[in-house]
Amino acid sequence: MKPTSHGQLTSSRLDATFAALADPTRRAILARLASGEASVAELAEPFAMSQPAISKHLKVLERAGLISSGVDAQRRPRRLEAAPLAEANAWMEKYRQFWEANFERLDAVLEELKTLEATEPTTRRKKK
Amino acid sequence: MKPTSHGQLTSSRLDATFAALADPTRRAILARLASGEASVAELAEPFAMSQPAISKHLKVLERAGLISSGVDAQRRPRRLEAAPLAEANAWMEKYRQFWEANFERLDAVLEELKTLEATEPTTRRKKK
DNA sequence: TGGTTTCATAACCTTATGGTTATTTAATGG
DNA sequence: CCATTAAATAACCATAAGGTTATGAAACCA
Repeated sequence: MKPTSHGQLTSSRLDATFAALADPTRRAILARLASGEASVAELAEPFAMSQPAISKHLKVLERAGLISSGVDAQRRPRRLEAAPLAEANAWMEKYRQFWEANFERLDAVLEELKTLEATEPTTRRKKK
Repeated sequence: MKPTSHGQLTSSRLDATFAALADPTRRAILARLASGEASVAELAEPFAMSQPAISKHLKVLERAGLISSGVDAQRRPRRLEAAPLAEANAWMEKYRQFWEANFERLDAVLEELKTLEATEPTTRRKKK
């Protein structure tokens, strides 16, 4: 794919963060790291997946800045670096009103359904 | 890719949401829709991209539940359905302490740098 | 009716993603 | 030194993702 092209200049961090979070294995790895640093083998243990596959996932997380790597003998313990989540969270905050509104609207709809019957008999709106 | 396999049963919604958010074009589309519903042509206008490409992005957003489609003559106006962001936000909340802690730690580090010099002379930790 | 507008779909291409096995590198401990 | 352990890297494969152009379908309007 061509490099972004259309503008949206500084989005690559968010791209990487959201993309990293889009995989359940990687989210599980982050969950594990939330309870303390762990070696690659330890991180791989719960998964029916080869060690190199886990290493790839770790690389994705690392490139997104969500984890970092230490050195302990042959081990390369990973630890959580949740800072990029702050940016992702900031992005989501802009939409908070919408999903909160949606829940309110759902409540309203449920309330409406108790009291009122069919109002618009298959209204076919024309033009705008 | 095999179907998840390892567990994490109900993650596909989150997968779809985060994956949808991982593209700057799609985030820009959501931003546009935050100021009201819009036709496909209107959504496509800011981008140096063909209309089918935009339609594909819309399909991704739709499958993630982030937008929905209406009918108005030939137009198929899309509107924002931010509800899936609630789930994503809930997921991130679990890590809030970590990225907030990171900022606090950064503050602490900056504070430390003002007062103290080299403490650990190239400490090479052995074993655990 | 028939042309125009609006969008979706199909077919195709290229690159990215997620996995595999096999091999290499690095550091430890005897 | 050498065998072992831990993880990275390479090479490969199948499928998904993001784009293109060309075509089709549905609803309007003159």
